[in-house]
Amino acid sequence: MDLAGEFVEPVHAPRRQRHPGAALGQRQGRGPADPAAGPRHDRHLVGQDAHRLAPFRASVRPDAAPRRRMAPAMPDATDPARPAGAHPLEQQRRANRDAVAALGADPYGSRADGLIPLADAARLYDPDADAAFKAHGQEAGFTDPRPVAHVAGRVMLHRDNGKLIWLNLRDASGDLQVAVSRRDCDEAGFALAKVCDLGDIVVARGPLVRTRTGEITVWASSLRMGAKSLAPPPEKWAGLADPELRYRKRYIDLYANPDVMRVFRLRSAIVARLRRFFDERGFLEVETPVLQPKPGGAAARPFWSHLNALDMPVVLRIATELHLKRLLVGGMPRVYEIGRIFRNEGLDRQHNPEFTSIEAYQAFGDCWAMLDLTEALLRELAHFVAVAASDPDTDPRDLDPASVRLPFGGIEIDYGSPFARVTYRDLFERALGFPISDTGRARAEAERRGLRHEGLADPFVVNELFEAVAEPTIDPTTPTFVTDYPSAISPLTRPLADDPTLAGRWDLFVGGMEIGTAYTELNDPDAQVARFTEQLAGADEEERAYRTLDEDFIEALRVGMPPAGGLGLGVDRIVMLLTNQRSIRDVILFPFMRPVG
RNA sequence: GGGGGUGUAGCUCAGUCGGCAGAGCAUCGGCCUUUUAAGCCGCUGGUCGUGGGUUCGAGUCCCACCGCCCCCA
Repeated sequence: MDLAGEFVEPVHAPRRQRHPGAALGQRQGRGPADPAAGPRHDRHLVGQDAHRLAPFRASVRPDAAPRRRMAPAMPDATDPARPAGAHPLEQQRRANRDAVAALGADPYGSRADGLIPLADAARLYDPDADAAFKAHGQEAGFTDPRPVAHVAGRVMLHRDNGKLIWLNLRDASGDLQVAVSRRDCDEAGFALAKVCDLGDIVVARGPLVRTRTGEITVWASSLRMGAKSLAPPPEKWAGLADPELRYRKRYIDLYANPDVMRVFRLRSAIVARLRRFFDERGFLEVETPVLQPKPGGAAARPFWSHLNALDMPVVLRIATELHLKRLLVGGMPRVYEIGRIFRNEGLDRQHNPEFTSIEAYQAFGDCWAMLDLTEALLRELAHFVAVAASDPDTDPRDLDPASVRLPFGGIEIDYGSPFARVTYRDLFERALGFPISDTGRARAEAERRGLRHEGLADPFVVNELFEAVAEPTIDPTTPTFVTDYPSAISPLTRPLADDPTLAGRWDLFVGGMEIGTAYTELNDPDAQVARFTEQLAGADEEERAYRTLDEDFIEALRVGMPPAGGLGLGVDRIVMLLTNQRSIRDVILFPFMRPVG
């Protein structure tokens, strides 16, 4: 749409061409299309004033006006409401907006109190009252016993039967039919129903009835405009299907595809539940810096920015880890943070440049304490989702958390049974078929498979193989903890007491995705410095560029951090699993998209 | 990085062997007071992703580029 283009004269003819007052829509004004034009409400005030002077003027007779062909739109640079470059469908809608204004109504609505969700309105229906009204409604002195609903929604379907117009509205709770009858609705409401377009937001009030075909319906006594939609909506049956358009135009996707609304409402509920889980266990929710002088807490390429006030480079955080541990040093015994993490790496079905993690730290815990916590958390969340998805008539108590299974793609994941555990070494040797200690063979294998190996220390070469070959062999239907990672690739982790080459660490895999990791945190400052240094030596040149030693974090460890278990989980991936979405873009409202053009 | 698919009206999609650019929905006009993707009648609406090439003629064939999706690494 080219808002900067030339303008055309108003289309004098509103839809149906029945309203001589439509010419009132012709007016001068400076609208949002002109950014230099001062307060953007100016032109709307015209409509509002008209509303105040003559609200829903009674002289408008929707079906009594002369019918005549109006002139087609002509270019006119004086009216910003008619961008010449606008699509004809939009120009028509602008004309229809003017038709609404000509009725004396504000096309952009106003405050409405006492609105209830459409699904709640449908539940208000009272069959006895409906029957009583049908039997006695015409009798003198009869008081209408039917419950009245006041609702708002977007017009999804519009069926004009002449003197009776059917609208199907949609809001976040669902759909509901509204009937606008010439006989029973006020004149302004009926006139509006005649000129409203698919996609408009309207406000309706009226008693609840059941139609001949059995559909619960608001039989409107009044109908008002909530907001005019200038954009043609997607096809009413097939909807918006193009995945790219869905992500770019999420505001359309959300109302056009109810399942999308369901997923994001569920995501919100899952995150609330997640928060409650940690709150109940004495974890304090905190917020730590997103802007940092140096990246830390993970091995990932950061986004760089610049702080003008101090004329210094800054990065967006790649983890919350190092600050949360500082809080353990300060004396907070249990902390967690749900927050946005930024990693300057690839985009695919499992990766968005910004994503949400939860990290939790527990003083005097270890990775095994975090393992129990994580297993309990996922089982609880899965149970919660299973209950939410179950038949409303099912008693939630009948859904045993120990038998919860949820679909994911073509498989079903078992969250009820105890999660599986396998050591890093066993998984490697089972998948590769040679001892993990045979680093010569590992290098040859990495070479053969075209994996990164040159300039990498042995444990990193082994890990490349592990990720490429061993991880995919994990049963996706069984949540699996991989334990006993090599210390050499776990720089923030305390070694196991009985084997210092192994780290107190696990990674959790579910549905073929890595969804989290936990450490027995390293709290010896000298050992920490040694591990960082050692890892830097093993890193390739590119990694060294963004791996840095955080001196202040070391200083915190010198002050003394209690032994601790630390946990990090990918919230987006957990939501993917629980809502059965195969792409991270389907659980992030506004995933990163390449700019158009 | 490699392979496959895809891009046509606002939306969802057809388009045969290279021969006038199509359908449904939406829009616009007419009719209709119980419809259910309402129905009936009539009319609109196109940079066939972009740029080259072959050809009398290209949505279609060839080349390059761009975007998106899937698989593999």
